[in-house]
Amino acid sequence: MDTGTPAPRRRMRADARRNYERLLTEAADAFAEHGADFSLEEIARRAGVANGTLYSHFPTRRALLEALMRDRMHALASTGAELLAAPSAFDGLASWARTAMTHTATYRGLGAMLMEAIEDETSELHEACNAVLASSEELVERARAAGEIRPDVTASDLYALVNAAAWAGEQSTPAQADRILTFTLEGFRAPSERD
Amino acid sequence: MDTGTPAPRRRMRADARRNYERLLTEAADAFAEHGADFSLEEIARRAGVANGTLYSHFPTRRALLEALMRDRMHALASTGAELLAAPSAFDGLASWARTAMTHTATYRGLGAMLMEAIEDETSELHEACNAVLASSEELVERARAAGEIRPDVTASDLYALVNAAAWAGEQSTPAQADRILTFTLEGFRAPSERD
DNA sequence: AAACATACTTGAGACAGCCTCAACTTATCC
DNA sequence: GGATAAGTTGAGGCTGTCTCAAGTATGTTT
Repeated sequence: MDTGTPAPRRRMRADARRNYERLLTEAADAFAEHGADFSLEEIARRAGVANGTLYSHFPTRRALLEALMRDRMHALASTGAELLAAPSAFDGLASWARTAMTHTATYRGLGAMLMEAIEDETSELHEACNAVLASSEELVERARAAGEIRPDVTASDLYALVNAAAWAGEQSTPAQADRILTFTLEGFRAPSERD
Repeated sequence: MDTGTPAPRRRMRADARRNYERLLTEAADAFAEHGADFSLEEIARRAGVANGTLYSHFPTRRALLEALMRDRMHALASTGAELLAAPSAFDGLASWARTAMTHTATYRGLGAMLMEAIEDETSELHEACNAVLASSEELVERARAAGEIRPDVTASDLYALVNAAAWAGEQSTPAQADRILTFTLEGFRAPSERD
């Protein structure tokens, strides 16, 4: 267990830490309300800081988003681990998918970044994404072993689906996202198991 | 049958028509290669025209994309009508979904615009989207009447799915888009009909 | 507690993209 | 071939990203 605040690498000067954290909270608010492509200048302004300061802490928009997501990503991986204990393998997987979709829906436009981070080795989020992927892999594996899903379903399919559904939700309504997710999970299910 | 080139409202001067068409072809190339958010200034430059000319023909990026898509959208609706004659209602629907997904994948970022156009009455594409939606509605209706899909699947679900899958393809690979589409179509299928 | 070293902040400025509009040019019609 | 409406131009205002030389605050050292 740590402080709850994503920590920069080493010791920081007190003023720097203040600014760093102020920037994170303002960014979180702004991204939540306006999407992940909100103006960085405006975020700096709201944090009461010059834009150069923002860029010195977060060289790219990606870096800022990454700092915001780090903890959440690991939490998501943990949730996956817990759901391995669910009575039904399929339900555990479905439940995880819903949680993951909500997670992606935190900021409009986040899904694209997560999908990118999987491929991009240089992304700080790469490792976190892999942890999430590994965790979902276990859920998929378990459901497959139990014969509850089609044998050709992969963790990548699940993750892509979750993000695609979240995207659909951004474009229309959360309810639509939910419908797509539900139908596709139904499609994952092994034919012999269907209701 | 018309000329094949999307036509502006009324008679145009010869030079204007030349520029209009040049802009369309350059935009089509640029969007196809770099996505639908490619620089409009650069498109004007490539068309050998001042940016003001581009804006006089196409007041917004949307207008430009709409001009590019008009014909294609109606072609998609026609394809839907033809597929109503497919031997299997489900296969007709599935086949249409694949065609529609390929269509959305024409330009990276196009799916978002199409989803927006459905809701937005002021969009020129609104009508075209409705035609597509109506066409897919018939396919869905037919499959439902034949008992080949779940009764709660709607045309909106189908369209959202198609666009979401295309989005997933943009983020990773076309193969991934295809997998998502396939699984979800499987999820649409009525339980009793499954293989 | 003063001075030092340096970590951090600042904001102007280079650059790119979007979009507008007053001045200019040109096709078309008579 | 002149009048006139239609079309074009490109500088300029705006917003946003990102950089860097100069300035400032902090923690440390004596």
